[in-house]
Amino acid sequence: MENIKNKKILIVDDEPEIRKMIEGFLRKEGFFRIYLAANCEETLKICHSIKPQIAILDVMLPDGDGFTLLSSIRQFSQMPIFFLTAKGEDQDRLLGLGLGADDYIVKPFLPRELILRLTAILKRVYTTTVTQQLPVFMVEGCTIDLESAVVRSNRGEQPLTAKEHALLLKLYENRGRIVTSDALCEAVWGGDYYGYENSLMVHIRRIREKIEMNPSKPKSLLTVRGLGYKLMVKKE
Amino acid sequence: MENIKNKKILIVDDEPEIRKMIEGFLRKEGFFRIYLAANCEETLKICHSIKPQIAILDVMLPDGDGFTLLSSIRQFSQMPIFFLTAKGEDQDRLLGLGLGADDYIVKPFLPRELILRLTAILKRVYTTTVTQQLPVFMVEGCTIDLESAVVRSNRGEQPLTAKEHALLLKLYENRGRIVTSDALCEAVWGGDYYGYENSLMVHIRRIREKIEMNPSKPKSLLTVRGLGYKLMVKKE
DNA sequence: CATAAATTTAAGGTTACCGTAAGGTTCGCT
DNA sequence: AGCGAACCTTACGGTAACCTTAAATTTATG
Repeated sequence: MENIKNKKILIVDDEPEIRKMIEGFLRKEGFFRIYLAANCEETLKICHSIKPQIAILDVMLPDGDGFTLLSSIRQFSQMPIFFLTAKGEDQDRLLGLGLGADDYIVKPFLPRELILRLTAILKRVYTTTVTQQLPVFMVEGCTIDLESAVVRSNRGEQPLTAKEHALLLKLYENRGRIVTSDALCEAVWGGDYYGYENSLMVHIRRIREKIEMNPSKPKSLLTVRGLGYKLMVKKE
Repeated sequence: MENIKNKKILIVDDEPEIRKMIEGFLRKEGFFRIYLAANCEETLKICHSIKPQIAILDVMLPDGDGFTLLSSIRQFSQMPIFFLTAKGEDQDRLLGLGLGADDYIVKPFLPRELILRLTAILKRVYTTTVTQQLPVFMVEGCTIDLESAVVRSNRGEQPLTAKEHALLLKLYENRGRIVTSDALCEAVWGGDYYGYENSLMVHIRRIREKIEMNPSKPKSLLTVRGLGYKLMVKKE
């Protein structure tokens, strides 16, 4: 999943030489799941059955143009689309209407250029999506899952509200360290946090009721009188 | 978590297709907290309630233009703003006013371009880790951690109070040098510290009870009779 | 538009920290 | 040694900072 080289790539062009040429370059680069189509009909069929991770579309096709094809694809998929266009061909339209394209390149082009842009898209779309996650961590007696915004402990699973989530995130980013009340307010209410000090306390209390055995004798979310609060997490 | 992908993004455009399109691309990139608005009114409401970390504003809106909207937002927030503008539209004004927009792009545009610029802004603005950097250092026999306001030694961990914390910070900033009682009082009580000399002594005593083996024969926090106090730290 | 959930406001209670004071000790000078 | 000044040490009461609960208000949801 992490490796972009095993992503499925669909190449759509009505000229067999062009298809072959692009396929060749991609294989040389290490891509191996390559599918070919010569027209819109085939393209849609393949997109439905194979579900490639990216498609390279020629703008001119025997049974329709790339823009209409793109709209059709967009009906059921958000997959990235890369356009091939001939010089002087309706580039305004490509940009204006076809705002759903991720990138395009003008024929003739350098293979290197195509590869670079293609892998750039794949990297952006498929590596970051997987990596981006909110922290899931443990404190004394329970697990705090900010990804799904729940607290799991032996007495079951409890959901976190938006503010609780934001507070815990800020506290976790500074785990083990003191976070001033000001910093916490800022994290939740933004720049103008004057007057929210009491709200903060109530939210802290709510969090404690969810993560602490005894909310009045906290072991994980500690008060540091005069300075702020501190979240103690387990090892890691 | 310094992850840019979990920043909240607001998209403002009156054309639903454009909104959907941008949203689609952002989601593909891994952004997931995306909010939409079609006019100024909605925008202000969302900015107040959701507090997004960045907004993408179309310059032309049904109930006002982007510039006025920007000024309204600037009344209460310094969040970065990204403008979408149609070709030939008021670009002089956009540039001339200088008005606090972080960047803009001319429609039609490639999503790639938008994504790149947007992430550039987010990185620039939000990776500046405001992680407060307080000293953690060692003295004879224990570690003083001002980040979490605790003293660790072989007899366990002891918390520091607010005043103790402030005093130790001032002393550490002048480690190895004499700090006058006046300077210490100033650091803790601010401008008018007259009458707190005895309090200072008591606090010094309490610190010594936490960091010294024998508080009455201090080795780290030394008295310099007639001048003040001096904190001796281990090399570093 | 009604209902539930989340958030804020408000008010009374609790406690840990801080300042004061009072008596003791050490230092430095004559 | 004797004396005063500077500093130490201990304990206690007041109070600001924080807790806790419930009710009021806002926001989300069907």
